[in-house]
Amino acid sequence: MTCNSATEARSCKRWKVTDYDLDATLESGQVFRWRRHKGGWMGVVDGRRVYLRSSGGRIEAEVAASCRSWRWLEEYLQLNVDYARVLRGLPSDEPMRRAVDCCRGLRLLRQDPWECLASFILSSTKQIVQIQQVIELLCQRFGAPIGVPAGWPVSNDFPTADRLAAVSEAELRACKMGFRAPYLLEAARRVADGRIDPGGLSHLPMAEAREHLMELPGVGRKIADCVLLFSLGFTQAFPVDVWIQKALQECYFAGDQKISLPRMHALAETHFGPWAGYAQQYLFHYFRVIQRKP
DNA sequence: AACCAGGACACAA
DNA sequence: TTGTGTCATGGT
Repeated sequence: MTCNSATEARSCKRWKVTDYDLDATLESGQVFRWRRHKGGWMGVVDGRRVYLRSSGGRIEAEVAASCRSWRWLEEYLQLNVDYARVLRGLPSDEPMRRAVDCCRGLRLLRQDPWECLASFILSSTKQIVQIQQVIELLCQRFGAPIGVPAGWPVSNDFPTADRLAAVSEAELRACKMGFRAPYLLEAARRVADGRIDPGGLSHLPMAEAREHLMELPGVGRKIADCVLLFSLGFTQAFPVDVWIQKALQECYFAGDQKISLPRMHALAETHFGPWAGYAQQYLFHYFRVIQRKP
C-alpha cells in the first residue's frame, strides 16, 4: 500500500582532503543524525540521503538522487575552509596544543539553521546518545520520508517548523523530550509564522543574532552560541557547556576558585580569537574522548 | 543505585 | 551579581 518514493537515481563524488577526520567530525556532538554504516556514515543533508566514506586523504559521497552540483554538500562539510589557517589562528598554549594534537582533522560543519536550533533546544541536560534518540523519534514521527535506492536504509527528513508547529505538546513529549517540548513547540511556531528566521540571522552582527535567538524560550546563551557556530557561520562563537567549564577551569584557571560564566566568555574573546569556535570544539572533543573509559 | 547529562528559568539572598 | 530548586528522562 505504500507508494514509497524509492528512486534508483544515484550520484557519486570524490574529493581530495587533507586533515579532515570525518569520524571525529561526525562524532563530536555537533550533529546528531549520522550513523555508522558499512565502513562509512549514513545521514541526511538537505533532504537527501547521503553516504560518506573517508580514507587516505579522500572523502567519497554517494547520494540517493541525481545531482549535477555538489555545492550543497561541500558547504555542509566546509570543504572550502583553509584548515591550516584555522590551526595557525588558534592560541599555542599547552592545553590547546594537546587538544589539537589529539583531534587533528576535527572540523566544524555548516548545518541547516532550523534543524540545528531545534536539535540544541532538545540538547539541554541530556547525554548525546539521548539527544540522538529523541531526534530519531522526532524524525520518524513527523519528518517527510526520503526516497532511497533499494537496499539503502530508509529515513525521514528532519521535520520542518511548519509541521512541528501543527503538533501538540503531548505528541512532542511522547518523543521523550520532557520539559523541552513546549520550548521546541514555541520555536517551531515562531519560525513557521515568520516571527524569527534562523537562517536570516547569519548576515547580522553576531551579538545581534545571538540576542534574537535568545528571545526564544528555552534558548539561553549556550544554545544560541551552538546555533551561531554550527549553522550560521560565526566561527568566533564559543558555546560554554559543562564540559567546556571543566576544561577551562582545569586548563586556564587551575587551582583558582570557581570561575563564573561571564569570565569564561571573556576568556573566549580575549584568548581564543576569531576561531574560538574551533578551539571550543577541540577542547570539548578532547575532554570527552579522554574521559571515556580506557 | 546513585549520579549526571553539550541548560534555561524563576526566585532568593 | 552568585546561588539554589525545578523541569523529564534514561545512560553509565
